[in-house]
Amino acid sequence: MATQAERTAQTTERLLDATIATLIERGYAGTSLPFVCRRAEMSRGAQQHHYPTKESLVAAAVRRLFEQRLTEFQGRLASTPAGVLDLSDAAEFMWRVYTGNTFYAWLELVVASRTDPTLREVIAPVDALLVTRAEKMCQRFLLPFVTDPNEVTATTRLILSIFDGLAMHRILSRDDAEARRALRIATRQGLFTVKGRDA
Amino acid sequence: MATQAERTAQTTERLLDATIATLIERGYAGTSLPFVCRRAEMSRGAQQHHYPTKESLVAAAVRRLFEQRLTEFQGRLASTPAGVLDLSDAAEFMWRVYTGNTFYAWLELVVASRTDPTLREVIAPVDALLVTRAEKMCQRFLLPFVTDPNEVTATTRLILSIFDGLAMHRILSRDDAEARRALRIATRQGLFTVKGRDA
DNA sequence: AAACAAACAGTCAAGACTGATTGTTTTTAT
DNA sequence: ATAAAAACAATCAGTCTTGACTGTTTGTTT
Repeated sequence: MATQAERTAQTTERLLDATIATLIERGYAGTSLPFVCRRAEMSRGAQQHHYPTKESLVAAAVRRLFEQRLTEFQGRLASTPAGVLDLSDAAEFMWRVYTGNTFYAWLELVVASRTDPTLREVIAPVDALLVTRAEKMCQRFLLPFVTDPNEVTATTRLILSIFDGLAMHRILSRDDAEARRALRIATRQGLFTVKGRDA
Repeated sequence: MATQAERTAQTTERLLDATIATLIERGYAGTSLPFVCRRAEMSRGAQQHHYPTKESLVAAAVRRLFEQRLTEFQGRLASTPAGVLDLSDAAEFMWRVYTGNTFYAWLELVVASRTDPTLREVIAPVDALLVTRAEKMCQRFLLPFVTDPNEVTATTRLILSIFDGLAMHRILSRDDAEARRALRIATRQGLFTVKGRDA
């Protein structure tokens, strides 16, 4: 019926989605191959065929997750003209992205990569790419008047760190109102703007 | 020779230190009981006697780690008179704390607790206590003129999130200079101060 | 010093995971 | 139509972990 290319695409997609879902639900350590295969309703052999080792499966999942996160980040900002951006609105949008699940899947990978060199080699360059894209967005919307590249990079890192940190805290304290208050303080203090512009 | 209380104290200390060291070196998933025992140069039986289950060992390690982190946080600020605090100095101190190992041990526990309810029950209250202490310090040094408790809480969370986030990024990109630039931007933007005070 | 309790040592059984192997079905190319 | 290749299925061997169990040493109490 289906061509082989289609079958492959469908199977690998199911497999990668199951991997990411498991990452979210059970964490990196809990993401075992038998469990992922059960979730994807697929035999171990099928998985073995497409991804011979766990490492190769995870590597592919990292790339897929990267695309998902990037899409989420760009979801709202892509259609916004450069320079015209309501700040608290943007913060609200970003917060919604960060309270989604892809952040936690990414977090699992990053934290696991700290003590797993091979995973680190896979995720580090992809993360760097994600940060670069974030920088470009920041440059376009938040920091159009800043010319020093170092400044842009550092400010982007600060902004990402705030969201990462707040989302991390959300693991233990699910108080969204407080996180929003923290974000309001950050925007009010003009953190997301530099020299000559304000919220 | 040694009294039993001393023996117990020494053994549990060795065990908990080995647990924390393993947490740092191999992550939560890699912290197996045989490995911890080898590291502590101790038999499985000894560990079994003092901490019958893995959960009980980890719970004790959490409490010990809490004390270590709290000590680090207070290390410099305790001797500083309230109100007189050089801001970039304080940020530098905090950054040194966060680039230490206890943060990463804590990170492992927090991230693992996301998908491990029993661990979460152990670490959530301890983390809440840590945040409360941080709030008190912030109130004393950074926000003495702020009266709204919500404001203090939210600002503290923002500050902690920045350090948490920056330290997390450090896992993949070890560029300390950039992190320091980000911190400088945060302080320069008056993020760590509220109304009426500046850096 | 004798009896008791705590601390410590070593081993085992059940279960889980990864990578490998062998066999079966489905698609493709000649 | 048929051989080759890709996709899929099922099972196995080896290693690891946790909790449990039995025995030994060390400290305490009376």
